[in-house]
Amino acid sequence: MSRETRADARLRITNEIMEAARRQLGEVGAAGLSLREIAREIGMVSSAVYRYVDSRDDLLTRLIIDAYDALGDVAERAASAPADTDLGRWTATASAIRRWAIAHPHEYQLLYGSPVPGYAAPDDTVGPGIRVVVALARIVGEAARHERLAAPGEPLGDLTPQLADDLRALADAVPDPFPADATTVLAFVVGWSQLFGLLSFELTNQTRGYVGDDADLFDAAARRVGHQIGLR
Amino acid sequence: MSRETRADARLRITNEIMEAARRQLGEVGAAGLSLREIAREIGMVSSAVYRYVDSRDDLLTRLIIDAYDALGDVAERAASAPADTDLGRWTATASAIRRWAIAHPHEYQLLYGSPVPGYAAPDDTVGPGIRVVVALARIVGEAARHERLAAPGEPLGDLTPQLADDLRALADAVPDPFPADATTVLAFVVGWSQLFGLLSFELTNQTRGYVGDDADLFDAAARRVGHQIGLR
DNA sequence: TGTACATCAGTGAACGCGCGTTCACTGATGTAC
DNA sequence: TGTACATCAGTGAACGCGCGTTCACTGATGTAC
Repeated sequence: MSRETRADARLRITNEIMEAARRQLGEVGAAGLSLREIAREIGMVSSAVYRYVDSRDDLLTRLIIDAYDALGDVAERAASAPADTDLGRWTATASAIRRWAIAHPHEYQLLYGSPVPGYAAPDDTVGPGIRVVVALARIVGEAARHERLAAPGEPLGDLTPQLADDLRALADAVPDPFPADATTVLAFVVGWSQLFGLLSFELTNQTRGYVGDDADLFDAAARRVGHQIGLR
Repeated sequence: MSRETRADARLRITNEIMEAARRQLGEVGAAGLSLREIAREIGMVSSAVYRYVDSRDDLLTRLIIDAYDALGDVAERAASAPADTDLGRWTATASAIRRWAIAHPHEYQLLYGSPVPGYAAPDDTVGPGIRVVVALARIVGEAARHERLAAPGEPLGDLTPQLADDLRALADAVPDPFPADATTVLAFVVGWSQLFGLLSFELTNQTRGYVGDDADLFDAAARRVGHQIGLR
């Protein structure tokens, strides 16, 4: 059995550090993340961690990027899986996002919960951060390009002109821009935030006891949102 | 000028402590809240704070209760103000909630953001905590009792029986129970979480730069939610 | 294949910091007679 | 109104703790010739 090469060891131990960090995230939250505790968990002296990580902030940044990428993978994979209908594709993607969040609640909180005191996310996190919303937008865009997008049900008719302009600009800003009127984009933005809002509610137990099966509630909400965007 | 009585001084200093705590909440978040720093801010020695507060956890609990009560006041006042229509009452209440959240972002995060590591909210927080959702439910309930609630637009038709039961039970559980079918209650629960989700998005800047005026977006979303619940 | 040197991983001690909480104390404010 | 005592607010020192980060070091792994 050949001895482990240095590069391999470096990879392995970096992974151990990240795993210990994620474990700790689950126990004390991002604000309580401690390099010394991580070192202890993997049986190293605290200063040794600095061979693998520049600083505590650097570690946080890596955790965030990894989490965004994991969630982005999940969303993109679900969004490009075969589906009978656009609405089915949408709800499947939403469900996949939810499942990841439920399986990784603390990483989800790291991304979408309260900001960590004293930490400012660097720009490297932006790219991975938008993958999930881009994956959702792509579903709508594709439906729109194939002219399968239903007209918005109730326009409500009183978007301010400024807001309507902003929303149309938003639809053009994503990769695969989709031709849609402002009300549709509003439904998308609002629906997008709704799904994340519902998830946050579920994760922080705000609906505790009200509803037996949160997954059913979420799926029903996702279907409703997709329908209102015009997906069928 | 008569000298300050002991009870008055106690009130005044307790207020000073709470204000300093809220100020600190805004700077370092709940996780970074420090009794020693509070003592410093109000020019006391750290141990003196213990004359007014049992422990750090006790202080957190008070902050939470105060914040819930402040938000509850705002929501209840808005919900009982004169309004031309049910939908107008609903959007006004939602706007009032948003304004409070924007004015007190860190208290809002304390209530609806990630949990504070190592802190478990005691039961005293439950009562104040539900005031805001009860205020919203009351608007729907009153409309329903006066038979001004429109039938749900798109039933989507496939709620699981279990979920439908849960939702109907929920409608009966609030004070002023309202007679509504499961789809309406679903719209309420989902809409409620949507408003909070949108607020969380706005506060953590997830929509940064997409939309010029977040208030317009929020109001449009609130109107849409209210409409879908059946308010007119 | 063997040797000389450079690179790197991990050690252990130390720095300076801030934290929550306790405790015996002093001196001022309130209360009972 | 005055005195004796009880209550309370605030002090300052101390306890024990954990943290991020630096630094000179040892010994093992890799590389060039």
